[in-house]
Amino acid sequence: MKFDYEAKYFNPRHTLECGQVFRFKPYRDGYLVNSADKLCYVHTDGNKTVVESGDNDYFYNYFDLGRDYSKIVEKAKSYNIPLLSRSAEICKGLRILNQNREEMIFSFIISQNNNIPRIKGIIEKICSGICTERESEFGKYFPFPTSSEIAGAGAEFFKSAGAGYRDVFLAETGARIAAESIAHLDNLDAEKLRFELLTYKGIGPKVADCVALFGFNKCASFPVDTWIEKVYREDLKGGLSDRKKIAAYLSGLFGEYSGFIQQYLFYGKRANL
DNA sequence: CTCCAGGCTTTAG
DNA sequence: CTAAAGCATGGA
Repeated sequence: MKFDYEAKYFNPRHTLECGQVFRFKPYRDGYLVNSADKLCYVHTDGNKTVVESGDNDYFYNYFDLGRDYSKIVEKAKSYNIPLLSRSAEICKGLRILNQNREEMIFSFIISQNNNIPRIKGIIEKICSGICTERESEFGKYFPFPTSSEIAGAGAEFFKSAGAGYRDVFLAETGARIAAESIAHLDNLDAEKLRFELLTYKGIGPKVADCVALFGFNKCASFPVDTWIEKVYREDLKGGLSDRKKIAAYLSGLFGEYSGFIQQYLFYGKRANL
């Protein structure tokens, strides 16, 4: 089955290549995207972006298509920050995903002090090393392991997959989630969710903000990594050095639009727009 | 060789 | 409480 959406505000490349998701690959004139055990093919055809999958509802929500992004883009431009205005104009079709929450936790534990190509490679090895391959109308693919499968794999496996010192974080957090699930995180407000996420081994302030934003739809989160720190220093002429304080400053400045603006800036800085 | 990548945990002050 | 050391890996 398939559905489409106005391409102006749904750009697959900008949505996928902005570092919020790691399991996707170019396919034909678009991308194949994995989330948990699901797969879709997304591509732009004329003025429509088309999503083909076995589950329309899941991917409609995944791509956040119930939200009007035109106001968000205008709000971003209203700050008159050159990099932000340029990025927002180019990234009008960048959507903040609603990803699988467990997958978010494990993926962003791997992301710490790491680079995107390597993160993608490690996750790919973990999926192919643990899960059995599945068939789809677009070819074979591997689902993401369940927490039980993560827990059963052991730290040595993650080491061999290239996770480095993060191996024990994955094993320990996997065991904990397998034992108690993450259902208790479902309906918390942003502040309580952040507090709870920080109790997992391998999740610090930045990863918690990413999980909250890309997994729990907490759009007032402003994750600060090395790239955002560069934006803060170079484009906003900021003088703070503590990332916690920088994050507090930026989320205060951009309020409920923080998550979207953070992605425009992250993409724009990395792409040197 | 050093520096860096969507930083965190642990330890010291 | 804050500051800094240590951490696996691979590409530039």
